[in-house]
Amino acid sequence: MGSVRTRIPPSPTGYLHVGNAWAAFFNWLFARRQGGQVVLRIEDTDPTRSSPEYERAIYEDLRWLGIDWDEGPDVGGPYGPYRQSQRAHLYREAAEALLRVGAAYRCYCTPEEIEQERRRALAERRPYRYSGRCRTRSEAEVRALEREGRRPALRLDVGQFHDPRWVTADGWLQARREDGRDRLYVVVHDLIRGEVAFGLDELDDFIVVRSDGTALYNFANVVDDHGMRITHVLRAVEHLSNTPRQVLLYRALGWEPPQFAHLPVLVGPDRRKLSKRHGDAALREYRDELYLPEALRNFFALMAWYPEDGREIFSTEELVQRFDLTQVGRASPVFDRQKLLWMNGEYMRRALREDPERVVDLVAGYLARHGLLPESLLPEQRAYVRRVVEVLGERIKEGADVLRYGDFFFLETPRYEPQAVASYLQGEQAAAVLKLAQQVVREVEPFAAAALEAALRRAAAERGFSMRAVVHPVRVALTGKTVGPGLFELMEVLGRERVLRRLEHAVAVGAAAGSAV
RNA sequence: GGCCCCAUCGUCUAGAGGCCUAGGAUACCGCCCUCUCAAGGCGGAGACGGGGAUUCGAAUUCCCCUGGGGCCA
Repeated sequence: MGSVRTRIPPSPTGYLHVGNAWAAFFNWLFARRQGGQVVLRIEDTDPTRSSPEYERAIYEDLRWLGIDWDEGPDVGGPYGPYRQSQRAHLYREAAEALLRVGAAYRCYCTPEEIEQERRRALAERRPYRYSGRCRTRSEAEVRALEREGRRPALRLDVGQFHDPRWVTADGWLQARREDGRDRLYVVVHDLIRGEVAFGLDELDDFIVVRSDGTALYNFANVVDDHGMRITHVLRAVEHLSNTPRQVLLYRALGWEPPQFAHLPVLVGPDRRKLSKRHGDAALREYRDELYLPEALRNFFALMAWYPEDGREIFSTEELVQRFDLTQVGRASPVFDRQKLLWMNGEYMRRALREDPERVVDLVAGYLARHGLLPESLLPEQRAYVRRVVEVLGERIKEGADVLRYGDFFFLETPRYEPQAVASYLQGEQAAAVLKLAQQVVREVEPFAAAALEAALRRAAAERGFSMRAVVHPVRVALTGKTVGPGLFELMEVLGRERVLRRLEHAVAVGAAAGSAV
């Protein structure tokens, strides 16, 4: 009994998509749980949309997420090649085998003819199925069609399966009594959904190889999964309806099909399949927004599966240990950004505790991407970012929070929010408070949070100001906003000179806003 | 059009006939803490899509309907 092998089959037509990343993660979890292998297969059969750049980006995104693979185009392996574009000869061989055993036949019908048949079926309100016309063409007919320049497609002869000898003990083809007659069913044994039966007579002779010689998705998949010794195919439900066709192909080729598990589809808030239209469908956008891979993994695990009642935070090791495919849910989960944000906050706080330098790197990178810092930092610049991160602390749940709470640390002059100015910088009292603060700031020693707080409290008490009445205007003067880190910590990081400059500038800002009203 | 899948609070879900006056988390709303925000603590509101059937008893089993999704394309 060979070990478990799963596959991750991305198309290099864009960046790794969140939905695919999630499915990839489940494939990875399952394989690791079983002590098996993960195979990465690049499905680049569409040359117009595939590119090596995207292929590299997918490796990068997958690795960033913490998903590794044992075989793939970049790492090699005994069952390659691992790019579909390099496997055409294998599809051709399999097609020839099908022809050789009489399981498939050449079809000379043109797309126009097929379309016509389909229209007629639709008009007569009956389900369209290919007529099977080409199954019985005479040699003379074929020669004539070839002379016309027609190139044949290859169709699987599904009729061959209407034969009791296929009904065997393993139960993939079952005869069921229905309305007094036997009907044959192709039965998919799905690890998540149980037995799903498809009437054999619902299936027509489907195309396996196009007239231009290229393999159809279903066919390439079967050849690849078998060739790569895949034992467990974990993929989205949208492939469930294709599975009976694939099972037929396995049988026609004399191969044992793998086990199937059809995962639900991740959907957006509108309950439609997650796509670019939802924005942030690319995994790397989350990376850019400072989402941590371990947070994503934990969050992904909780979509359609719960490791244990009551708990939500799990290390990846725990997830691997507990993963149980049979407990995976069948309904489509909505990808909930808010809960992800919460979870990222949990992991961000943990990172702050356990590896603050990592957070410093992330924040520095984020600031650089937003033009507030250069790409590479001088030691003192980095030290400054470290101080900012300390002061921002657990307020950072995602990248945007860095700017939301701390952009003023990196701006020459804060961006004054009009609402904050109107509320706290205008008027006589605000001006008086700012003057008072200037005085305190000029004199306080040392220029540190504790001393600042003590001095400002004392000064406020002497003048009969409440602490609130002092803190709010000063905060707006220094940061431009009403939210943010503790005032005294923030002053310490800013330093005496800048604080004084901003305090002074804020008096002018308040006056200008007042006169503009 | 045919076939297939799916259905518990807004969202992620627990629930596999009585433990359910349906539990947790998130989001939301209050209160507390507090220089604001965040975090934290406490509390609140909030769901079994509808109808039948089986059963002493159904969120849980079966059937139909409705709604969503997919495949053939």
